[in-house]
Amino acid sequence: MSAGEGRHLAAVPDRPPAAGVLYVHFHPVAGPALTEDTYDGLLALLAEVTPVVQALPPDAALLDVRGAVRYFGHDPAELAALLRVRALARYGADCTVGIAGNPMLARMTAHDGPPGSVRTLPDDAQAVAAFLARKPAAALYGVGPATARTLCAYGLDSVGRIAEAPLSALQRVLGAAAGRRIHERARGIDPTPVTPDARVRSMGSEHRFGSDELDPHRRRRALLALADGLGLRLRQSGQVARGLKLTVRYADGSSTTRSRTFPEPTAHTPELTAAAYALHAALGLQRARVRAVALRAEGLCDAQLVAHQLSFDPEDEKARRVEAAVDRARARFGMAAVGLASAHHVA
DNA sequence: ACTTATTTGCCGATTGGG
DNA sequence: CACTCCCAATCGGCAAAT
Repeated sequence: MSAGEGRHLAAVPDRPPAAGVLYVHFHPVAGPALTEDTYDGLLALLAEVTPVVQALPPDAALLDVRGAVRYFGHDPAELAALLRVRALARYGADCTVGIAGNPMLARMTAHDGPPGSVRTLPDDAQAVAAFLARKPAAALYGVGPATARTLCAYGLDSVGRIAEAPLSALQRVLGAAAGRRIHERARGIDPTPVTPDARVRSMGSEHRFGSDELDPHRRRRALLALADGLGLRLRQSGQVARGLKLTVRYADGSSTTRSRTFPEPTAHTPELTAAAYALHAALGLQRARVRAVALRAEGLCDAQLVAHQLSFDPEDEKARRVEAAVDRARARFGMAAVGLASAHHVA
């Protein structure tokens, strides 16, 4: 933080320690939703100020403007105001901005008051402590109902109390990793950097049955549709998955998950489907009232980064050409254009 | 051959935005 | 508007593998 104070830039006056992280949350000023195109435009707008923009789809972003501040000769609040004006003028989108010393505090600052304004939390220990002290435990980012309940059971109902609690106590209650993180966050410490091009680590989808499903065949049918959609999404984004996870949700609200790692990362529907079927079969559900099934592709990585293992099976080659053709047809004519073509290739 | 440290796989639990 | 349900995505922790 103290690196590069830029004292050679005499134009920069004395000011409080830089609070250089912006959390920006866009609201459509009219209309129900922010379109994807508008969001892309807004991200581009943010990128005019700094390249360090982390998209938080569908309607928010984090910026690190510590570099931009010196370059533009404006402080973060002035940059935020500038961004607000531009977003409104170009896209009719209002935004709420929180400015603080790290991503967590920037988020909390943005959520701390009414929408449509810019709020700054000085990057100063006193100010941060005062800001956090009286917040309820659940206000800490990463603390949800379950953790808050656990903490409250030990009398730790405010962030201030949590900050005073010894690390060892928090770790005993929440576990080593979670305890350490809460301990830091309650003190306003969040080492998370603003990461441009933050890649997604998994993608998945779920199929909920109209009524609790008892028929394994129908469940397999749903899995095929999910695997097919997942494969398409993977291929469209140029990614491959290292593994697949199946989640089955039951009528009573409970759920079971099973996962499997592929011999080789893949985005092909037949492999995904085969894995989904295998996971489903391995569960051996008897007379289970299944409310929903979900598939998740995990360990995503760039398709070009994985070494391709050549297939010597002409059937595979053919299936992949068909798959590519189906992808193109769907891209051109819509999902309904071609049915679940892969059904024929799965044992 | 054995011990230990680190990674990978697996699965349930949790978060937070809609 | 509060509330609940929904659901994609990630995390924590344990065990097996390296």
